[in-house]
Amino acid sequence: MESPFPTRLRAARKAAGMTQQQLGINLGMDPNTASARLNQYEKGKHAPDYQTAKRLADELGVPVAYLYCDDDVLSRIIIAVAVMDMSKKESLLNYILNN
Amino acid sequence: MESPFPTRLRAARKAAGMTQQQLGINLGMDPNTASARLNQYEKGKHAPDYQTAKRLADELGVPVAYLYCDDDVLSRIIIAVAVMDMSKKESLLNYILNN
DNA sequence: CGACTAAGATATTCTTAGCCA
DNA sequence: TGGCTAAGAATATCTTAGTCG
Repeated sequence: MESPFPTRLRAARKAAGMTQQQLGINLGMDPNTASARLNQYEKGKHAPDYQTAKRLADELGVPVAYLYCDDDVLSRIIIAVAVMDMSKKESLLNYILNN
Repeated sequence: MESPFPTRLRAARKAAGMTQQQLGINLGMDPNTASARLNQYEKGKHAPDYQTAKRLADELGVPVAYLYCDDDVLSRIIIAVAVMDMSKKESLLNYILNN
């Protein structure tokens, strides 16, 4: 029942090659508070509201649902689907439903 | 940037055929507060913490990531994947990565 | 009955001000 | 530099006590 958010956030930030502070600043956070806030999110001390989670996801290039995903296989599927355009996603959905 | 949580929660609750209060009680909430809390979540007045979201998802039979998903096609893929067993999920992931 | 809401009580996050490797 | 943290300030949710259709 532990939140997957801290781990997913860290994985996505590392993949994007940013520091905690840099990521926060890119979201428009005060440079003086960005470091503390991001660290609190990644260490699981605090959880951001949805709007902040969405902006984090956008900045990191992952779907916001990925950050909350507690299933590792599903999380990889979400990442793989993220790079598809709309019609490819719809084709995949039809493939799943018909097999 | 509006949270998808209220809409996804309502869709899943309706699909499960429960009232707001009933769902809250099933999670172990005080029957006196279950109605107000669930209504606040569905109307978007307040957002629950992750632990509560996870218990809601489990009770409703959807992946917790579904409740936070802002992409309609992806949300349907998440629901379709949810009914698969582990090996079928892994097969699907391989299919996606190799096509 | 089921959905919904205001407002105060309560619990959370955010900011400040740092330390540690 | 980058990661991290305690504690008070600020802001959020939860509970109470209802209304409305």
